Amino acid sequence: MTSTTIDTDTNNNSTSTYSVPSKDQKQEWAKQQLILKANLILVDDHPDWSLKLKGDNTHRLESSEGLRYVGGVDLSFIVGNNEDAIASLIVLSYPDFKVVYENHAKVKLTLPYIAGYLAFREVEPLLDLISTLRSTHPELEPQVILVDGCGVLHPRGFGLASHLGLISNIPTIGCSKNYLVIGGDGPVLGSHPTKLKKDFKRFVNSHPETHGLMPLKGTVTGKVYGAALAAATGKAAEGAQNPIFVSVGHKVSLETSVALVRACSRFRVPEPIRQADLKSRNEIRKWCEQEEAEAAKVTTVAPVSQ
DNA sequence: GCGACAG
DNA sequence: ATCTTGTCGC
Repeated sequence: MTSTTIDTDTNNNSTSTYSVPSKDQKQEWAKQQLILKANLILVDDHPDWSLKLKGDNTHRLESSEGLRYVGGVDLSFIVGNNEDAIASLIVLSYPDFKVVYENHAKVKLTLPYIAGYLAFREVEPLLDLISTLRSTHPELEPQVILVDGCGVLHPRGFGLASHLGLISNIPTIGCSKNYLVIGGDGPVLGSHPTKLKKDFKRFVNSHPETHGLMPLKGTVTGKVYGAALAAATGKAAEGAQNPIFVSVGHKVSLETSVALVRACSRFRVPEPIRQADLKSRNEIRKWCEQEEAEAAKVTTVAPVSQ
C-alpha cells in the first residue's frame, strides 16, 4: 500500500523507483506467503523422473530415471549497486552436467533485500527467464531447478525456491549458503547460526555414516524442516567444509532434494547454482567493461569542455 | 530491549 | 549480494 520511493540518484541521471517497503507492505507480503504456501506440494510430484536412494538414511543416490535437465538460477550485482543486476537461468544436462542452455537478463530491481522476503525482490526476473526459455527452447525446460535461497526452511515456510516453483509450476529445491533463523516451533537446533554450524561439524564428525547430512529438526515437535549438507567430493571435500542448507521448494520431497543436491555437488555449492553464479558474475564483468569502453569512447570523440 | 537477518 | 591475494594443501 504505502511505500516510500527513494531517489537514489546521487551522481547519474537514471530514473529510480527503488522503494523501501512499509510495515504494512511487509505484513501484506507475509499474508501473501501464507496464502501461496497452502498450494505447495512437499512430496515428489514429477512423473517424468525419479531418483532411487540407497537403503540407509543418508539420502544418497542409487540410480536415476528420466532425469535429463537440471536448472540453476542466480542473480549477481555490482558493488555498491543493489538495484541493477544480472539474472541468470542455466540448464545442465544430467548426469554429465554440461551447460545446454543459458540466458542472462540485465534487470532493474525495485525493492531492497529484506530477510524473509527475498522472493518479492527476485522472483519476477527469474520467472521472466523461465518464460523466455519456454517460448524459445521448450524442449530444454528443466525438470527441476536448484534455487539460491530457501525453500520451506523459512520463517513462514515459503522462501524464494518455493515461490518460484509454485508460480512456474516447476519442481524446485532451496539451497542456501547461510542459515536463516526460522521461528515457529522453536529454534532449529539453537537460534544462533554460528552455533548451528558448530553443531553440524560436531554431528558429521561423530556420525560419519551420515556422509555429511544433518537433518534440521524443530526442537519442540521434531519436525524436519530441511537439512544441512556438506557434499563436496574429491579434493574439494577436504577444505573446511561448511554445509549448505537444503529444503523442499515445490514438488520434490526432502529425500529427493538431498539426493539430487548430493549428486550435483562437486564443490560446496551444487553445480547448477554454481554455474549460474559464475556465469552471471561473468556477465556483470562484461557489462562493466562495456560501460568503461563507452565512457572512454565518449571522452575521445567528444571531450568534455567546460 | 535484544538478537537475527536467504540474497 | 560485494570488496580481494596470497596461501596452504592434495
